[in-house]
Amino acid sequence: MKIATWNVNSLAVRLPQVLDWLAANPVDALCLQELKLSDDKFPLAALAAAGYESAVFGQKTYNGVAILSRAPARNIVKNIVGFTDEQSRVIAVTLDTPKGDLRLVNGYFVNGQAPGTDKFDYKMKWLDGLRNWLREELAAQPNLVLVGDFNITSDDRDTYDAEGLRETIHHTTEEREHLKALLSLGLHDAFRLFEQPEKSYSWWDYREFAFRRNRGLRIDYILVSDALKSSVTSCVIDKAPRKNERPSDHVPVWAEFNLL
DNA sequence: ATGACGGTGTGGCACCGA
Repeated sequence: MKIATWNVNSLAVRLPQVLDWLAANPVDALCLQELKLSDDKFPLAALAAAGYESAVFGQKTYNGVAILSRAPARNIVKNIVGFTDEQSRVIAVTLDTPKGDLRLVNGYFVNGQAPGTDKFDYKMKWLDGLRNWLREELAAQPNLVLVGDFNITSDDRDTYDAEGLRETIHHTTEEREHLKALLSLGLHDAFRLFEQPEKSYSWWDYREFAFRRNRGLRIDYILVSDALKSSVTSCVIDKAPRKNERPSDHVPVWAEFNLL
């Protein structure tokens, strides 16, 4: 079973690229972030024609998340239970596997702008809310995968300039402690379960030829629960779509699970 | 130091992202 995550930065613009990617990478589930469209604008039919059902939590202009799956998704939950949020940032579904149910949680984590701002405070509270909810989710369903655009570098390996960007947004100790607290619930960064190339990133700024110069960040993750850890057989960042015309600034990340 | 690029909206720029 393959699960992927991709911040598409406007599904309206990126739909052809998503369809192309799915044709080349027929994953079982694809989690999308930053749809930037309301539910009524979501391209359900085009994705159904490609063989995918969609669980959608959209929003006009900003945010918006969806989970595409080949098999039906059950128990769809939108946003963090127990945390009031006006923004559409989380969707969770349950999928069938040969080893039983798997809970798949897809998040577009808060950016946070800069430490000391209201947006940063919102990011910290949002992370608290997410962690408190996931503690319950993990207790109810030990087979859990949390994916998405985390907007946090987990350590210095995940950034092109650890020194220059120290304690700036996506690099602060406070954000990294929040990520560690999430992992302490019993989650593992699937990418780091395997040997990976140095300077592996999932996002590059559109400006200053950042992709060409590989000045990027790894902020898109697939976290797997204790119960699933030994089932993960690979985790890969697919840089190819960043070379497309009109690319997203993020690229897909996928993990394969042996659940037979 | 700033803004650089790209997306959206109801617009001629502002706001947001990371």
